[in-house]
Amino acid sequence: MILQTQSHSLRPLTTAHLAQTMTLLELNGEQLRQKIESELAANPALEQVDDHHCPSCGRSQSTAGICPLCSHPREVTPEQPIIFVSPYSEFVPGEYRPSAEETPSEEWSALPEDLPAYVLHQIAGELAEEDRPLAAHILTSLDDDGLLRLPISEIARYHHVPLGRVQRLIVQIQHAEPVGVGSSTPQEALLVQLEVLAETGPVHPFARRAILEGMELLSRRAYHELGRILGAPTAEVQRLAAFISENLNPYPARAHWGDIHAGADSPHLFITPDILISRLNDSPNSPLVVEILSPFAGSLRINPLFREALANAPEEKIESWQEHLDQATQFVKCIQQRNHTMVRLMQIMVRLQRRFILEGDAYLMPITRAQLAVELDVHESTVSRAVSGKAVQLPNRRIVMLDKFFDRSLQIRTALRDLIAQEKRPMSDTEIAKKLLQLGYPVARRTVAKYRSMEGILPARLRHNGAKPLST
DNA sequence: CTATGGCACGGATT
DNA sequence: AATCCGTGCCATAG
Repeated sequence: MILQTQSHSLRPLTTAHLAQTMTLLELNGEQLRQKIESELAANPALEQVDDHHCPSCGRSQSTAGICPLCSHPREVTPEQPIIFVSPYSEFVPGEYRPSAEETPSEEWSALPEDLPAYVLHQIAGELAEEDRPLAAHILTSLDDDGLLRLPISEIARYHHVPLGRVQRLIVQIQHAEPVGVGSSTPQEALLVQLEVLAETGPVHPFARRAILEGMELLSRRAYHELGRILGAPTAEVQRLAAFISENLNPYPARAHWGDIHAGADSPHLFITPDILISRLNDSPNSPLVVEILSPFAGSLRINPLFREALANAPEEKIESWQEHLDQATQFVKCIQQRNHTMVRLMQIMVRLQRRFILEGDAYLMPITRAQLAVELDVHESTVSRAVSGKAVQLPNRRIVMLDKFFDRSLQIRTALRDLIAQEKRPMSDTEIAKKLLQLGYPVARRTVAKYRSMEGILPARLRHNGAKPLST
């Protein structure tokens, strides 16, 4: 009867548990990894065990003891996502997999690292020894966007090597992840990406020509004019533009584009997703697979040997050992709690934002963290912590921050973008506001202006011919 | 006079 | 309690 006061929930969480779970939630993959490592090093009671791997798909069978991918699908309808926690090492960055065999998983666990090192690691294998300094030179000369602004000839001259060799090297670099790095212009980067993309799937038929001949029109969103040049209807050009902005990125170092002008991503750092959403077997109409990447292989548990040792421990050590044990138990629980929370979070997230995940920005539901909190029956701040600083890789391979799932204005902003893309002549903000209202988005004129600038769209007057360069 | 961007306020969100 | 976001008002540019 004394214990009653503690908690109304089923979970026997002490406040200490709670506090630690909170902190763990807040960490993203990389930070969590460090945390676990230090904990592992400091606490002999803690032990990391390798789990069995599923013979057919190779995934960890960690918590449930069954393979989520091989055993679940039979019982699962396409609407029901498969959600599980999966060890980090299975993650293939960007899934472009330039040369799949050559990427030892330990390399990636060091992420995020800076861009030059990141790229260098990838190409190191196929790099001739004497090309290394050359590559290093090129990579360190990249700007924030991942583009090489230095003339190639200069590099060649500096190292006294033929131009062709530098060019070959650059081609190599361009094909590393992020595809297109080391190009000298956004245009070139797009072309390389297109080429790579074409190897794995269909690309838009006009894409190449549009980039080649109509780059400038493309960046101005002058779709009509572009259509004339390409000999395609404007509607087709819009589809093309959508294709390009979905799949290609003129600034390879930026994780996603669309908010090119926001410059929100921390420069130089590479974002490794903490969550991976894909389709089973990559085929459409199959269930979504949501993997919560856990930064360590296998699972953590209390070292049984330590427990034994504690039983007949020397008198003076008992206390400190017991403390270790408690700490370890709690830590393990907290990790599990964290995973559990993440899984539940993603379940709801996928249910609510299914269309957004599959079909793009336009279908983002305006959800607030608070709403999610009541569904999950956790405190709002818990949700807040859980979503902050985490990145998700969507089925279309774009990486977005988890906060984006809560962006209340994204839906309207894409509507606005479409509207402007389709406009015959530049519309004033007031007109746009009116159109948006018709579409069911009541927004004030002033707000339209704000959204416009967020999207990097020029005011009506300047939209007609004055081109604004894509850069900042 | 119209279209925009800046500043600031109030309500919602975190 | 701190912050973010949509809006209204006003100054300014065209």
